[in-house]
Amino acid sequence: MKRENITAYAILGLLHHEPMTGYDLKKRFENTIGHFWPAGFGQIYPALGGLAREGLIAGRAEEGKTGLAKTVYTLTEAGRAALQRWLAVPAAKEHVRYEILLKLFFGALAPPEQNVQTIREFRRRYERALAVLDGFEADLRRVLNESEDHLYYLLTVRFGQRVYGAYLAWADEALALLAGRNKETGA
Amino acid sequence: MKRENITAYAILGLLHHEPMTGYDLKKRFENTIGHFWPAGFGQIYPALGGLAREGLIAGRAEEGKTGLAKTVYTLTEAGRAALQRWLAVPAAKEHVRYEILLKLFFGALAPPEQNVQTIREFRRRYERALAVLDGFEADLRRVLNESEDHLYYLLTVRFGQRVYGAYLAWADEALALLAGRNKETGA
DNA sequence: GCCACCATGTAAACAGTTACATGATTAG
DNA sequence: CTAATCATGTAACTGTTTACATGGTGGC
Repeated sequence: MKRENITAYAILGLLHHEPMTGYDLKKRFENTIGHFWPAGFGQIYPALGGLAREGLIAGRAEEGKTGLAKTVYTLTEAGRAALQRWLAVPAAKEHVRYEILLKLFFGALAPPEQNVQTIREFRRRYERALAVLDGFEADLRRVLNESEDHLYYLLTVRFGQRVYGAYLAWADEALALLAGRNKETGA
Repeated sequence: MKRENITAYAILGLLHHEPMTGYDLKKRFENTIGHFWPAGFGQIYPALGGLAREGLIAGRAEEGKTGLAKTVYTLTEAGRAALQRWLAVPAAKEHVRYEILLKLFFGALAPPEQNVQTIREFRRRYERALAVLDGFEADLRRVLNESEDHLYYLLTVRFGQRVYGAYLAWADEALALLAGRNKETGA
C-alpha cells in the first residue's frame, strides 16, 4: 500500500485558491491548515519541485520586493484534477501522538507534584490556543456569506475549538482527581 | 537538539510494570498506550535491541509455549533511572495530524454529499472507539483502589473519552451546518 | 487442511524535523 | 546597527510504516 504525499495535496489545495511562492505557502500553512497539518520549508520546497516535475503546478520567475528573484507557482489543470481525485478518496485514520499521556500513564513513578505541573502547563497552552481559534471563528462568521470556502474553514475551526475545549475540561477533571487522591493519602 | 526515542521510553515504562517479550509488548501497546502512542513490531524489536545494548534492559532466553524460543526482557536499575529522568523532562508539544480536516478545508471543491459522507463515517468510527473507552473506564473504576497506577490509567482514558466526545459533538454540528447550507441553496 | 495465534526479526521506503547556507530589504 | 521579513534551497538525521521472511502450536 503506497502512501501518497498528503502534504503535496495540501499544497495543491492552497494553490487552487491563488498562485503563491514557497515562502507564501509556509505562512499560509502557519495560520490556516498548519493547525492540523503542519509543514516546514524542508517539506514545502522539495514538494514544489516534485509537483512541478509532474506537471501538477507550474512555476514562473517573478520579481519580488525590489528586484529579488522569486518563483510563483500556479495550479495546472492536471493539478486541479489530481486534487479533486484525492478529495474523493476517504481520509486515512487520524494520527495523534500525546507524549503527555505517555508520561501521565507512568505517573505513579513520578512525584505527584510533577504530574500536576505537567497538566497545568498543558492547560495554559491550550487556553491560549483556544483564544486564537475564537478569534478566527469571529472573523469567519463575519464573512460567512462571502464565499462557500468560509463555511468549510469554519468547520475546521469549530473542530479545534471543540477539541481544545475538551483538553481544558479534562485538565480540570484530572487536577481535581489528583488533588482528591493527595488529600486522601495526606490525611 | 537531539531527539530521544520516545517509543523506547514507552517500552521502559511498560517493562517497569512487568518483564515481557517483544510480542507481549506489542499487545500491551495495542490495548493501552497504543491509543495515544502506537508502535509496531518494526519499532519494538529494534528498540529492544538498542535498549539491551545500552544496558537499560536485560533479555533472557526462555521457553514459550511448548519449547518455542522467546526472549523475556526485564528493566535494569539503569533503565529504571533513565525512565525516571525522562519522566521529569516536560513533554514536547502534542502532534496531531487530521487528514479529514485537510479534505474538509477544501470541501467547497467537492460535491456536498461527499463531505457529509466523510463526516458521517468519522462519527461512526469514534462512536465505536468511545464505547471501548467507556468499557475501560468502568473496569478501572472498579479496581481504582487496588493500585496507584489505576488512577493514572484512568486519567488517560478520561482524556480519550473527552476528546472523542468532542469529535462526536463536532460531527453533529458540522452535519447541521452543512444541511443548513444545502437547504438555503436548494430553496 | 487451514486459520489464528505465538514469536522474532530485517529491509526498504517514506515522512518529517532540524540545521546549514546564502543574501537582500526595510523598519526601528 | 540590528532584527525582522522576504526568499530559496540542501543535507543529515530520526522516526515510522509497510512489506518481507520464517516457523511452530492449537483448535476447528
